[in-house]
Amino acid sequence: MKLSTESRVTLNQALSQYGLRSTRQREQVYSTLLSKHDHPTTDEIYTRAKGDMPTISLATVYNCLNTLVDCGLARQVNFERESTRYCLMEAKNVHYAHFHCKHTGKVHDIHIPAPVIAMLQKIMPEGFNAEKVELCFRGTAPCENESSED
Amino acid sequence: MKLSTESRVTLNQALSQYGLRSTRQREQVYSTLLSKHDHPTTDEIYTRAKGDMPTISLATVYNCLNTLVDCGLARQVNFERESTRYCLMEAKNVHYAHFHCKHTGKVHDIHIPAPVIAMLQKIMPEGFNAEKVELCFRGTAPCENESSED
DNA sequence: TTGATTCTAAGAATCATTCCAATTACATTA
DNA sequence: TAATGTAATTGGAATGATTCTTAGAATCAA
Repeated sequence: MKLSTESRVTLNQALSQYGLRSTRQREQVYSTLLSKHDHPTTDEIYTRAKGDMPTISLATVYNCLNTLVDCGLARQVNFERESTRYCLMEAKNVHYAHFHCKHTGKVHDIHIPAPVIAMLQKIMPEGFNAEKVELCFRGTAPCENESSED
Repeated sequence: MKLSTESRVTLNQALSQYGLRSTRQREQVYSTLLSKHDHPTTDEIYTRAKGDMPTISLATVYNCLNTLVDCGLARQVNFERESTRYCLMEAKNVHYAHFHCKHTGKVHDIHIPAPVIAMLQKIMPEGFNAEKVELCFRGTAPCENESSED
């Protein structure tokens, strides 16, 4: 799949904003992402990209995806992969979001008021039946003085 | 740490609902989770649990945690660990939640209306500065006929 | 107590991802 | 255009979290 001139310009601009070069491989991965608007895994992207560029390596696909995320053209459907964390199940009708502090790595509970929950339930289109909801934020938490959770 | 009688009853009831037994190891892991309300990783739980029960194995901690999640006493802070998926970054001020269908494994985009985003921003306590938000649902999507995304 | 079943322990296996060292490609200056 | 320095790519090894496997231990029902 060839990248349109327009998309190439978008890619070039985004990359050069961060002092990065546009390369054949980065164009390929970006083009792969553009060509089908689904939510492929790295391995799927690798397989698709190899159709056009048989020599591309998996490590490069990982690198290119990270680069695209860094320069704001793509995003990860799940936040970074790290060890799964556990907590006790909250009481019925009580909901917490989780806030991951990027500085400390700690996880904080954020209470979600009932009206927000109600609103979230309403955004689901017909036919979608959600059994679990996960809301999480990533950013900076208040400076560490008190003993907060991890 | 000893499990209170009350907590032991809670555990027993939850387990027996699913035809599962209460064992020393399951009590230990549950007790570990109860003793400190943070968001420990499996490995942290393993380390803490070993303080009381030096012979418990990591595999058992994994098993017990899965069991506790299955019977509704605990939950994972992040949904199941699987390959990271990628998509193109949406336009500014346009937000999508992701819906994971537990039958097909496919991921669907759910548009989040602006008022909901505004509401979500307001639930953050003073001092928390969220840079990214991830909202995801898990459940069943409408039956597969049309070509939906993955 | 017996027999059947469930659970645990320990280590091997798996899988996604990152790291590393050796090329290769690129942009710039001479 | 050639030389040079930097950035990017490769391919394989390494890592880390999690699951699998198998044998043995514990528990339950009769």
